[in-house]
Amino acid sequence: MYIDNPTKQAIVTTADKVFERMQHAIVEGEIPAGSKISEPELAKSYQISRSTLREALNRLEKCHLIERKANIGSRVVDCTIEGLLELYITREALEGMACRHAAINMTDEEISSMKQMLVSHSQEKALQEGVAYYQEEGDLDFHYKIILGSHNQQLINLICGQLYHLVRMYRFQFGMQSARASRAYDEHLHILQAISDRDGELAEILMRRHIAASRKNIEQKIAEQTLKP
Amino acid sequence: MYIDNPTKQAIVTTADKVFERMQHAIVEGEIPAGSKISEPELAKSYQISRSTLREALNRLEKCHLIERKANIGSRVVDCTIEGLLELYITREALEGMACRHAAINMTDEEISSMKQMLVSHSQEKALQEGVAYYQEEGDLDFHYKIILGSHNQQLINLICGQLYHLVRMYRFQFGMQSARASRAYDEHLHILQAISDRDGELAEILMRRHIAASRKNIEQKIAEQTLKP
DNA sequence: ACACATTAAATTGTCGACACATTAAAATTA
DNA sequence: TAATTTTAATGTGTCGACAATTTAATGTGT
Repeated sequence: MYIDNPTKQAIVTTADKVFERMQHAIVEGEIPAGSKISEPELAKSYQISRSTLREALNRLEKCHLIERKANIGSRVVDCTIEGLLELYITREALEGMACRHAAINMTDEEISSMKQMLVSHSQEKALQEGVAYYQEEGDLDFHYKIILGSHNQQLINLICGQLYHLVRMYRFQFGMQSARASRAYDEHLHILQAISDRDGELAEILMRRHIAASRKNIEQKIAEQTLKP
Repeated sequence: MYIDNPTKQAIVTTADKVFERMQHAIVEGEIPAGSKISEPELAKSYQISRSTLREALNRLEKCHLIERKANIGSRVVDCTIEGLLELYITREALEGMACRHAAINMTDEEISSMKQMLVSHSQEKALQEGVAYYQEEGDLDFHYKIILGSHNQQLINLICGQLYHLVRMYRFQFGMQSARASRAYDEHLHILQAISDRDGELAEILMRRHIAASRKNIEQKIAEQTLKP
């Protein structure tokens, strides 16, 4: 099951389709990170004109999946540790604020819907192969709903429309499954409780801790891998 | 004197030039907020082909100055009070975090350079017509330098490369000069002191208060205007 | 006169070709 | 042989034209 981006607009034009295909291809590493993009080659590969391809490239640039330089060309972003940590810092700031406003702006229906979601997640998590599903889809699902719950269009566009494609890319490329799954689940529960209590200040603090803990967990794993590869 | 965006890349192609012209035209209201953009008309006006214009439109969309819908067209964003408040919320989150990391990552040279800048600002402010210059350029200059001082490329791109064009647009369209100028200057001093003390936590708190105060000031002015126009 | 269907005009999306810049290869010179 | 200049090739930027869609105008029926 694939979690759709809630900000995704309808796919009508062929440039839209190509954009989607390339987005998946880049996120999942089919088009390697850091590789240069040849417009004539890709256009032929997708059987479209260069104009249409360039339209798709522009949207990929919008969500920071490729970088373009004038008269030089496009290049898929490369996944560096520094970039990953910077992304987490940014998420901590934005999602923390989104969580604060979710506590203010979410409707009671939205909140109870999220509670149900967490319950079903916990069941699937207990029943099935443990951490995999929750870590991948469930976590993103939870964060998406919080961000949408802020009812702040600016935050929603920035995080869901731009940053989260990068987040998914890093997850794929670095393969982040960790022992933090069950702890992350507990943290989600506490965050939702703060929102349910309409305690925006606490909700922001907890969300920031949640993301910071995830970042520190990654930093630690990187450090371990660096010592004994 | 015009404060250049530090993230601005070299202007080489004609699409770059058109992008810059349109950016100014939109920010300063020459192309009215909320108006629809006719591609054939504008292309003829700038004496370029539609392809080149569309390239420029794509970049305008990247910094949230226009919105596009498939098969419908482009439209300049309109400046609403809700949009302005959302923008301030986002700035509070991002610049707060940037300020925290500026306290960690700025070099001693960068910090002393900023201190000098504030001194010269205070002199110009005392000498000249009071609040105008400082409110417009000096404030942006200060915030830019803090963001750059975070040394976080993700934050820098998001804030300077995208959000700040919108910030400038709102300043122009809503004409925000206020009695907060001298107080804002004092707040800048305190923020820089926290950075100089390498106190990231305090630096973030002060920056968030600084932006939140500005937001509340606007909310109050809006409320007054609504009561007795 | 109003609602709806049909046609016409205008606008956006896509295409292929050409102009220009960059990079790679070949040739010239020290 | 190594470095530098010339030349060829590849790739990006820009253009004008056609196809597909949306919007405006016209016409028809009740």
